[in-house]
Amino acid sequence: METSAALSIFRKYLEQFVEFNEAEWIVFTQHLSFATLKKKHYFTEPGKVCDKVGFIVTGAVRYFHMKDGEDITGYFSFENELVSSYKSYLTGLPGHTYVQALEDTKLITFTRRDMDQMLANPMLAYKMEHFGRMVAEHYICCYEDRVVSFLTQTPEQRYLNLLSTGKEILQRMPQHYIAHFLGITPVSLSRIRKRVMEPHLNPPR
Amino acid sequence: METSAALSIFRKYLEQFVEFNEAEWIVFTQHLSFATLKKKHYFTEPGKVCDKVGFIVTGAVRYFHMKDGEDITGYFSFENELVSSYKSYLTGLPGHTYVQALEDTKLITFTRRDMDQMLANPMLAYKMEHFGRMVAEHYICCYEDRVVSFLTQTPEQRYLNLLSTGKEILQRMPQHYIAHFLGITPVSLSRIRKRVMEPHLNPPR
DNA sequence: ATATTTTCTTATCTTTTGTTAACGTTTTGA
DNA sequence: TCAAAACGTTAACAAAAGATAAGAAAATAT
Repeated sequence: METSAALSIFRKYLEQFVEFNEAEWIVFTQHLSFATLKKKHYFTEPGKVCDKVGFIVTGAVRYFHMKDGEDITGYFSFENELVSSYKSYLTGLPGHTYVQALEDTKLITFTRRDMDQMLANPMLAYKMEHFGRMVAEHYICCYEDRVVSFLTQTPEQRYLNLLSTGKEILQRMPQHYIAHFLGITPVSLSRIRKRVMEPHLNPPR
Repeated sequence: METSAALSIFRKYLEQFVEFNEAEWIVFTQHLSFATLKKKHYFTEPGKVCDKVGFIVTGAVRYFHMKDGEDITGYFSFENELVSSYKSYLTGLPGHTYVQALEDTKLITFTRRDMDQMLANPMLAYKMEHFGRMVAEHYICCYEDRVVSFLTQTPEQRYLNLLSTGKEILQRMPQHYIAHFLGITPVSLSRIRKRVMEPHLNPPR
């Protein structure tokens, strides 16, 4: 895909947060870069400051943490979504999260430095503040749902919920990633799937 | 406490996000209200749109959900913190969360309508966009930590972590609220506390 | 094409958590 | 002040999840 098509997809995506006029768009795009991340390569790693945000044109990434030598997948991003180690990006401090390409992934990126320049540019400052606010508010809503699901739902309920809403994750991700995303082990998810798929075998109450 | 002292505390609090000059502060404060929430009364309830944000001058609140007739406490806010049912406030849709005063609580509040007016007021718009962005980014960082704790830590580890960082919650909240906040039952937390307090009784490995 | 790795399931055993109930204590409210 | 409600612990049992290992199937890489 050539860059102009990717840019117009990005512009369309951004419209849910902010609309740029032509002059603004020209300046904004001057701060963008194109990047390719080969499968299994890292967008960011623990100990490094994640100084950029990416928009996934094609491909997919997963977020994970290392715990006792095991990697725990926490989230995924797909085409037409943003990717970053948000806390690290926002605070400027080293992160704790791996963000890894699951396939060859094409990205449009901007750095924190670019964003700060735009925020300091009178022509763009107001729109970038608005953009940042809208994106952050969007993620707050996502996070709120996710935290509530951990507090109020069992792993089985979270899996059933994913069945009804998480088509893309279910279709494209190996099951052990999904298990950790749900907060359980792969073995446990396998058992839950068995329970759920064969409810007629369960004892009546 | 008289209102002017409360206002200057609020102003001090806000400085971590945005600094107002005198003219701006005067206009901003014209959009603020003072409210008292008696113990056990609700700041917001499920089914209602939470159309306001509060700043807790004195008191404390808890956030909870009803699940199968039981209430599940998910979070707390104390003096010098904001309170809202954020997703509802941000989307304008009815929420699913109870926010209840745990003590008589004094608040400074502004409504979504006030915020929208300020965002539409050229004198304040830029600062309010910035304010909104900074607050939202702050909460994203909090949420990210919380989600990661559910993915990578056992309930016992989350409790130990709370022991080292959550003085205020531990001192002021009944234990069964803390249990649900950690994602477990009160009985389970009681057992964890016993394990943790008597490690010498555990079998050596 | 085939050897290797990854993925998923299943089994076994252990640990933890949930559920329910009982009991004593503390707090609350009328 | 006193009855009622709320709170924390413990016990007993059931259910679920974690840990480990083994084996088969699928995907991947060379």
